[in-house]
Amino acid sequence: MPRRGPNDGGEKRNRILRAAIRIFSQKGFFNSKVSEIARASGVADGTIYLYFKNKDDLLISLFEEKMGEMVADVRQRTAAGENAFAKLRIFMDNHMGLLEREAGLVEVLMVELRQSNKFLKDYVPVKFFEYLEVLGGILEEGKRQGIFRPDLNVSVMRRAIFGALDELCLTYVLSKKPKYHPSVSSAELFRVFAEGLCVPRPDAAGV
Amino acid sequence: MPRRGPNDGGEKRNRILRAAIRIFSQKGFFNSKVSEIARASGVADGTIYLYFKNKDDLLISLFEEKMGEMVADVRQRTAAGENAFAKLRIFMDNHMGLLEREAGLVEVLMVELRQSNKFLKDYVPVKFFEYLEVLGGILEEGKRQGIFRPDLNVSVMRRAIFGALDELCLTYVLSKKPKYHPSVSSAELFRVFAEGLCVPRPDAAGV
DNA sequence: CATCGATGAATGGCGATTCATTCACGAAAG
DNA sequence: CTTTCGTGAATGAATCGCCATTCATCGATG
Repeated sequence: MPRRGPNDGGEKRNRILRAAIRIFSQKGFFNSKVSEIARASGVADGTIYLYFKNKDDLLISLFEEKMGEMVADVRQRTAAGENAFAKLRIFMDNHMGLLEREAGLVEVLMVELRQSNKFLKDYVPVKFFEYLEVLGGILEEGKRQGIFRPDLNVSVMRRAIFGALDELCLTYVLSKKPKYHPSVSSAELFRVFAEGLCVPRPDAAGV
Repeated sequence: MPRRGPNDGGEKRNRILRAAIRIFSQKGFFNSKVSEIARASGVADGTIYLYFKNKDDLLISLFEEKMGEMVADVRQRTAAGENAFAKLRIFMDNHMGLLEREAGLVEVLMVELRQSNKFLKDYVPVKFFEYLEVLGGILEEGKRQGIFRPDLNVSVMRRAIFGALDELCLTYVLSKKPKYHPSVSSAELFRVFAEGLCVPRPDAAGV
């Protein structure tokens, strides 16, 4: 095993994070042993504690860093959309698309994040809120542009849309034999949401 | 402490289940100790094992029994709706209404159920699927009645609607100071979904 | 040789589960 | 009516395995 010098430029830390995603996504946080993650990332048990304070900290770091990347990514992608309508579509496609690019990550973020609020007494999922805000921003923009109903309750609907996407992702993640491609779900969801979200004028329904 | 004869008619078992809901909802399944549940239900640690095989079995029993009640209840309530449109509204209102009637239960079912699929290797949440099927049935009915788009993808949209409701519930459960009443969310969600779900004819938008 | 990342065996505590014992009650006997 | 058993629910202290975390030690590097 070659030695790459002190601190590796974070490469070892990343190996650990990647392994943690794999293990956590397979068995859940509480059923994952630190020693398994160590084995999976090819380091010693103790090494993990050189990079992370403890097991909780490993999970939280994973949340913040990976969610941070997701937020930066989705911001960039949605910015390319012509208007709020197109941006919403991009947002949805991107979210469902994560399933193919990072199935394990989606699973960890969505399943474990949900209860982390409770069991990590004072952890606030900052990056997750940012993700929601991206979605909320699109809705707000749509209202300003006259594309979405002016009386839309953004704080309710951004949650609702996220929840729908999240549940669809979960369905894929938990079923071994998916019926269709994630993009089918995303397209269907967009169609239904959009035609409800739009100001009800016959011409506003086109993509 | 008076003795009520053997087997109580299940009253002790119910005390345990109720306490488990309280404890699980507060701290999550993995952070809850069996001894806490025992204390909270006023029985000895060992007594729990007279009624349940083990800690996992306690959670699963809780799922199946309480979800079973929810399913029976929502079936009955939605049956009263004039048509699929009204039934969907009832379904949504009922779901959000659970927050007031059984906040703890909602929290356990929704947060823990999500990961139970993974960590309980062979548990299939039968009753949960039934709940989804009630929703799916409403959508199907709506298609037949010509109220919902004939090309609606029911298996996608029933998940999406459930996910939206679930996420909205979660928001309430996790925030100490909710901005508005659950019924506000339910009304908003219904409005947005319905006007997208309906066959796009100007007259179909009324409740 | 001093430094420091890495190691992995050992530790310590926690908590699910067990089981020997207690207790309350009804039945049977006197 | 009182006493004596037998039964099975209930108890809770003790057990036992597990696993996060530590730390004495190693060896590469400069």
